[in-house]
Amino acid sequence: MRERSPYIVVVGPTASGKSQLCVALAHSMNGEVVSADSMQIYKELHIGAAKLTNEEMCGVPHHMMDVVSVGDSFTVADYRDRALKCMDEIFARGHVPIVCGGTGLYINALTGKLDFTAIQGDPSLRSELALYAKTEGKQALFARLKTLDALTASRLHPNDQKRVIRALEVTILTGKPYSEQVQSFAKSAYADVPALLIGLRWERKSLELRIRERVDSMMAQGLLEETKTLFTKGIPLEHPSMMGLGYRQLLQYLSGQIALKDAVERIKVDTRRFAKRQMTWFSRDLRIHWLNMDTETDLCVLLRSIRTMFMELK
RNA sequence: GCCUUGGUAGCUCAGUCGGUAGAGCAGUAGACUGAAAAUCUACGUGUCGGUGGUUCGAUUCCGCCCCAAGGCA
Repeated sequence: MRERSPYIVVVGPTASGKSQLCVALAHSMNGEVVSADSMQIYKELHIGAAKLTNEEMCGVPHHMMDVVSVGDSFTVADYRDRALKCMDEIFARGHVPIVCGGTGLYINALTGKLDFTAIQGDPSLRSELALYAKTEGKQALFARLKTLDALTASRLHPNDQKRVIRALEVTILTGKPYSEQVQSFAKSAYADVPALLIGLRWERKSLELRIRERVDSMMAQGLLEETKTLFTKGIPLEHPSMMGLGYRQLLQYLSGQIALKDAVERIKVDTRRFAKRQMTWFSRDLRIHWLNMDTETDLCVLLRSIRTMFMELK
């Protein structure tokens, strides 16, 4: 892990106002934004990924957006490598990186001491293991993990197939238990890094309202048209880029599975649940300084308090 | 006005041959190391529409009333 100068990280659930705040923050302190968002990665995703328009970016450079195409594969490790490189370049320019995003795993990959193993995903092994689970049962797959790596098995649920498969994958490919190669988040995530982590928090009801309004506004901006364009590309619906909130539900509508009205309602419900999961994730990161957005409505006051905290960190 | 079918969890409904009830979805809480907007876990008391009757006991059977949908006028 390389040495780093101080930088800022802004996290929070979807629709909490991170992007706008980061632009203002970057403006006021010579910063550049580094997105930490698993959907903004994709070039062809705009409205549903809630990317700011060029106009809204107000000339502030944004990184880690539009880096791969929707058909490409992309992993946390890819994110970490490329984002760290971006941050190095920003520091070299004498600017401050402002990491902005709601993908908790990406945030941890960047700010924590996440030691990824050298083992990349092996699609053929994965599908082989998935087939095994399908024919022999999830319990049988889990039993294999139990014999190879009892420690990891003890913290995973047999039904959590993705994690069971990943653990088996690493263990089989290296011949060493997965648990010897990774630490749990609890031990690693609070590493002492020179970052100021800011979290944006809303009352539940306020966030729900913001989510509803944002989905309606996305539809008004042409989310359906954007999804139709994706639909014609014929990318497998299981591809991560097709699983994004908004796209997933509208693709179901376009393939005749549900009514448009229900799809839009579904987007709102699923987005709310996602926001809840994000809050669960971030709430255990004790480094985060939470700002209550319901009460702190003055942008200038917000920016000033963040800058003050950042100066104290330095 | 008459007939029919319904009224059970926030929603859609199942069920109780009379011993006060349970699924899916929603909701709440949590987990999370190379798919993460993904994936996974735990959590189920509600005047069983109202009221009177029969009964040891009624959400269940009977009467009346209210509400909804459909049909006949």
